[in-house]
Amino acid sequence: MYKETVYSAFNLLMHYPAPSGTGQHPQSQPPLVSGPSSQCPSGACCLADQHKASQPPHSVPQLSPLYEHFSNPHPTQVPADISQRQGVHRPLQTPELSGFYSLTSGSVGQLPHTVSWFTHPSLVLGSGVPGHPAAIPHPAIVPSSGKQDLQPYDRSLKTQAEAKAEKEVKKPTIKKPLNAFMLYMKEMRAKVIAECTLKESAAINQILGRRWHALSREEQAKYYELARKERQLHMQLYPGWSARDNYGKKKRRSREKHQESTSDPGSPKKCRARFGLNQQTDWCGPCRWVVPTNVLPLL
DNA sequence: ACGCCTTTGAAGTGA
DNA sequence: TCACTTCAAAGGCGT
Repeated sequence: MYKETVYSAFNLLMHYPAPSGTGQHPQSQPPLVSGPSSQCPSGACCLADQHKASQPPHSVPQLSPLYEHFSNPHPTQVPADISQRQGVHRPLQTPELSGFYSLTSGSVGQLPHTVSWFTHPSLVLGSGVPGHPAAIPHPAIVPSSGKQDLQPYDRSLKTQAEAKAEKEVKKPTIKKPLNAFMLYMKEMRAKVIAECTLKESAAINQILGRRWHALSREEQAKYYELARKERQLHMQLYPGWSARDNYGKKKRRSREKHQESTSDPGSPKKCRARFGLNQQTDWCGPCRWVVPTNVLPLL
């Protein structure tokens, strides 16, 4: 069911007819035709992509908000225990980074022991003290299990010990810094949603993936540079942090299930990677993917 | 309530 | 060194 939906969305975007049945060879499908669709009445996303190559690159992306200056009027120090627990240091003193972060104390939402020192207004997550951006946590720090922790206190019948144990488990998690594509997605998602009236992230991400590839090297370089700074900043804020810290925190239904899903035809890129096909490949039988050469630049 | 989907890239893991 | 795995974001959907 889901795959049909995705195929459907993707076909609307790429003008590929969905592979119906298992034996049908997609190369026999009708040629690419552009035009409005039910999900994209204006055809904006399709047309935008189709004409992308002949269009000048979209407007220069704004610098990541992370790197915009935001001055905190009331900087304070992080209590020693918090600093130690989070691997947090005093405000960065390098000329490049000072001012991006400043320290302030305060409790935030379900994180009563978390000191919020990240102050950038556009990277707000969760609720802080209204009107005071200084009470907003660094976006990389979230409760360990996201959605659930944002819910009100669980009033179910639990012993104090159980509640305490649960609290212990739900220590905030320091998230990975965003890579170049993630930064690009974050910035462009709203535009794509507006253009295509799509809401499903999976479909939107497919569009964004293709648009990412359609970007010029210079355009992409900006995001790579931002991502590099993000990592640099992240390293300075959390010196002891490792991506390994978050390994296994996402519960997967089963390894077998996951492998099955990843072996599913997800994209031409994955397909080519899995089967060792090169960019010139126009058809990948195992994955049911057609990669017409005239579309390759967009993939 | 929470995992899956989907994308790319960075980083971890194991051979 | 290489291939493979996990996780970053997002929100609808399915279990």
